[in-house]
Amino acid sequence: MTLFEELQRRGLLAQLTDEEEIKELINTGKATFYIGFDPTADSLHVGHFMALCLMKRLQMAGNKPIALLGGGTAMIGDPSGKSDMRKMLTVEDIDHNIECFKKQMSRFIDFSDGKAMIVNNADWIRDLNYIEVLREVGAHFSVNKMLTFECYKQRMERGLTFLEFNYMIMQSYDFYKLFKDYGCNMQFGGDDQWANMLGGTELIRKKLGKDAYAMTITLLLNSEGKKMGKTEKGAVWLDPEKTSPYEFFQYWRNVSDSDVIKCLKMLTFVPIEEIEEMEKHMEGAEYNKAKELLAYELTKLVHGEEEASKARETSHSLFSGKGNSDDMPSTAISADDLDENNSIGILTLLVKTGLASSNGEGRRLVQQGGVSVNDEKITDPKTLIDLSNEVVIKKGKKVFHKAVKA
RNA sequence: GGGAGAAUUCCCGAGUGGCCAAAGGGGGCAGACUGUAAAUCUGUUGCGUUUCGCUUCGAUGGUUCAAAUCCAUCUUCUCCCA
Repeated sequence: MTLFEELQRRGLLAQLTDEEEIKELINTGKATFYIGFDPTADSLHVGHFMALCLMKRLQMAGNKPIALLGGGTAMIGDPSGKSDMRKMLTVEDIDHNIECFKKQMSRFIDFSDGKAMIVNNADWIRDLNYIEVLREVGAHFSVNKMLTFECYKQRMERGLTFLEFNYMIMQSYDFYKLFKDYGCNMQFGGDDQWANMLGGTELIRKKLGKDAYAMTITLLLNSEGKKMGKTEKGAVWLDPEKTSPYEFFQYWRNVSDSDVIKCLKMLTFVPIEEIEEMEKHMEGAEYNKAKELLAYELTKLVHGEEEASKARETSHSLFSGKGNSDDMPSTAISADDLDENNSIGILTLLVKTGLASSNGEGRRLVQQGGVSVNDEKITDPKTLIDLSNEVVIKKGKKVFHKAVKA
């Protein structure tokens, strides 16, 4: 099976500028491609992870990846798919985020011996001269055409600043620059980047009269059409400090039935034949097996085998009844919050552990029967919990948290 | 630069002097049912030592016994004209 076929079977391919050319290039390892990452936070998230996986698959087939960090473009902010303007980031934030990104990326991609490169577009974008850019690059873009792009539609209703309008031009310039300086002939990205990427291929054609290619990968949407990798509390991060391996594992363990196969195909390196085989007889318990496989594989890729096994064990022991593991989220309660008997009110405890945001919410949880401590259901909001030994608090059906005396 | 309008709780959105901690929907959380899934049903969703009190309707001042609601100034946004 060729690389292209595999990508296709995994459902990763969304749009391509020229199928035949791209197929030929990547299958024979002749592509030098780039994927851009805007450093808008201090950790990569699941969306980036997908792009990194793609990068890895291509690298394994002999193609040369360039990871482009958007130290310059992040100063503008991509309006694609956003309903509101993003907060403007300071240069310090951006540079800090870039360092974080670099560290996390080198876990996935082999950057040794020139097998891959990391570049930062701040190196050329931040020094651009306005008039020059307008004449050299701006002259090749039609505002009329840009305004018809889908990615701006949403923003046309709520307001789009000139700053953000220029994002596409900068991204196009990146591609042009990489093409010229590094022989980068392809760009990959999420499907929401399609318009920005086309801008690049057109710029290259207009300025250099040469062909470059672009290909997008399907956005990972759940069955409700929302981007995956987001929770109520925010993104699912790859940084273990921000999303612990256990939480990461649980996120995937809890995806809905209709999304498991898709996630396995798109995110893991489990052989596609195996997944397709599983898909044929999926029902009942099979789903749970598939979800566990998904959770384990992903945790392994992101946090390593050891952490993945630990997370799986924790998950097993907690959900099979007896919770006994160090790997679940934990909070140390300071002695100041305890009375002379090492006890603390259940409501305070819920708030301190972050399981409830206020006493009122905690009280409601208790009254509705959603809280148990060490497997005993708490029904009275005035209950005192003895913290002489560590306790396991369970909120609802699947949120476990440990509290220990500091 | 000129003119018109808007800002309400996590989001959308009602409310235009007291009956307003503020309708309705979405989302969230919990309960039942289940498979750590989905769908469905129920409860709940500002804060607190909770039959009561406190703080909220862009900001600041004012009118009034009483203001999300009226007045003034400011901020931000949208639309029309340039």
